[in-house]
Amino acid sequence: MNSPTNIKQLADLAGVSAGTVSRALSGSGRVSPKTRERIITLAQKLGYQPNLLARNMRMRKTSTVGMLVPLGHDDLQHLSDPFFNTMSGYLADALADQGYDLLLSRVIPSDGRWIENYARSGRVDGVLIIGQSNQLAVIEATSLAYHPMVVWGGQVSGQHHCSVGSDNRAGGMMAARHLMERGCQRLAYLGPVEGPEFGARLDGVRQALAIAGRGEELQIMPSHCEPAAAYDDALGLLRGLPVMPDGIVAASDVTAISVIRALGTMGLRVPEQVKVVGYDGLPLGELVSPPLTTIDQQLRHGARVMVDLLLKRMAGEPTSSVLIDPQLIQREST
Amino acid sequence: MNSPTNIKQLADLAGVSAGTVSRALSGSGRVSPKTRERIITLAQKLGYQPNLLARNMRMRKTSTVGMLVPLGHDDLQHLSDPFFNTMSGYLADALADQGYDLLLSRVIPSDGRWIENYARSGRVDGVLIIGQSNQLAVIEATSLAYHPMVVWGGQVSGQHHCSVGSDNRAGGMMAARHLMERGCQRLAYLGPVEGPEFGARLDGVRQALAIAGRGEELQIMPSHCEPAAAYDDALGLLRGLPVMPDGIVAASDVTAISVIRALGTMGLRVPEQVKVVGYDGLPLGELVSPPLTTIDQQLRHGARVMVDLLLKRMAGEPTSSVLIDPQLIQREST
DNA sequence: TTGAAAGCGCTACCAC
DNA sequence: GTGGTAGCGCTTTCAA
Repeated sequence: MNSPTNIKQLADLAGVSAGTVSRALSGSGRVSPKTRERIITLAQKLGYQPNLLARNMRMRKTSTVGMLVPLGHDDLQHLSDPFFNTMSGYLADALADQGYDLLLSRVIPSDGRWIENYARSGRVDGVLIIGQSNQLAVIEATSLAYHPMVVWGGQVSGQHHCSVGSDNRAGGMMAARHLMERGCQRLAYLGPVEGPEFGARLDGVRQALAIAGRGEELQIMPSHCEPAAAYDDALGLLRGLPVMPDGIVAASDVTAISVIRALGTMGLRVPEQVKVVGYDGLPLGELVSPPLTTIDQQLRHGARVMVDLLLKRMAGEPTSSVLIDPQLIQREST
Repeated sequence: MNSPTNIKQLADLAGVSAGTVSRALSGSGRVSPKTRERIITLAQKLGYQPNLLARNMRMRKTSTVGMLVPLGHDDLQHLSDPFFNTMSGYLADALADQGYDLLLSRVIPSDGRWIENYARSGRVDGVLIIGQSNQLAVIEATSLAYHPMVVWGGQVSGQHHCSVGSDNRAGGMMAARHLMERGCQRLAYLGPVEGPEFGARLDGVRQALAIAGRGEELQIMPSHCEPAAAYDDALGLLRGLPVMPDGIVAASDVTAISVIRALGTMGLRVPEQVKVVGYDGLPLGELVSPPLTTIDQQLRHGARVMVDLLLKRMAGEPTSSVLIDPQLIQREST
């Protein structure tokens, strides 16, 4: 009993035309209840599965959204990074609730049209970009002509593209202020110092210190964001410091975890001797010991917002960018 | 300057036929070098992007693989679980290296045909199933008629479907043996006790103890595997124990982390008072403090194996299931 | 209410 | 080496 592979076969078996089967199965269009019933039953019995590619092509709609991660200069293993994983999980959940699938593609930023080429390939109804990396110019240019696109990342003034992200400057300030409130005297920042997101976090830290009249005292340890090398990086940076800080703002949760490990290696206890605050609010921050104090970007919520905005844009509605209020989650690393 | 939306438009602009453009762009078929060059240049200049849906439909090949997670009875948020995240990241990486994209779908196991319906929708060239959950019967039945499918999970004797997974029994034995070697006197197991994977791990633990002539002494704490409730679960289970173990085999890394936290809450130090070994070898196990001793399933390698096997099966070649040797990674929790 | 036919954009076959 | 044409499986007119 082989299943019919196309609608015509099923139609022949049912003694009707292909069009009638299509109308019966899709529920749209007028079909007599009797034939409809008969066709549906037959389809079920024979295990007929419509070819979705053909349907998608004809209807110009795929119920699929692509997620793209611009990888900038680093090498290409980032899809296993905890941040992207967490994000893709939340996005997949949020999309699934709306009847959409998530297509994970690794596209290498080549020319200035890589996003648009991908988006216009017909395989996806819209595109979610996670992180601007060094592709801000391409993203901005693309957004002028291609609308069903939402970007996770920082907001730059006057931008045309629709973005969702936390207020990185405010988050940086919260982190620094929290450490000062906890009595830290010598603050440090460890992480990337450039880019729309990390740069703003660092600015926030600086600003909080400046407001407190302690603008001079921040030690900055610039690092790349490669998870594999993060621990070694942190250890090297901390050892190279002239004076050991007692409060560290890490640029991300993954970084914070590496920092805590490096401090442990150096024989320093967290939070007693050094306090560390992370950034992101990844679930794994709750699992580690000590559980991580962090600036929560509310990624689960953020993912839902991204999906909502994207669906609106796919429907042709206008949207504004959304700035998510970061929230301090105090746990035991501070 | 609007990009041509189909091959015919581009062909008209180039003064050739659609077929010629197709041959020129795809590189297959004979085209004079001169016209080929001209067409490629023009396409690039105009930003022509072929419609991949149409191509896929015509060629009956999508260069996309679907990843399905049977969700069994639990609710539907599992795509954000660290294990699935890690796995999907590795799979996406391995697939990308072979020119494939990963389609993440949340399909709810309804009837016995949910896998086959998905697979035969034309959207994917093959299917990867992560975890058998309670869908072993459906998987096994599907594998009889649908071949491009590879499953991550335990191996059951006489199975027809192609699976990749670690030797869970051996892994369980390794964990127990390691704890005994480290001098533990009172062993316990915490985690799910049923299912093709967890059940085998527990069996392995039992067997190692039996071989050592200490078959009686294992305390078993059956728990579900919901990450959200894992910590509370662990705390409750540990508090309910008549006698505190000094060595715990956790069913997964996520569970192990919760166990360590719960022990901390109870004022017990790891590894001095209680040693804990996890299972999975997730990267996050290295990040936590203390870094986790674990039975490494070598997921990155496993993902590559799954992809290799799937590609073979997609090409019609026969494959055998693969049992991955688990490896003990000793870190600082034991 | 139903059937026939056109067409989505592409590739492959067969002529020339 | 190139053009015309058929056809992938579906939905959606337009007639009957």
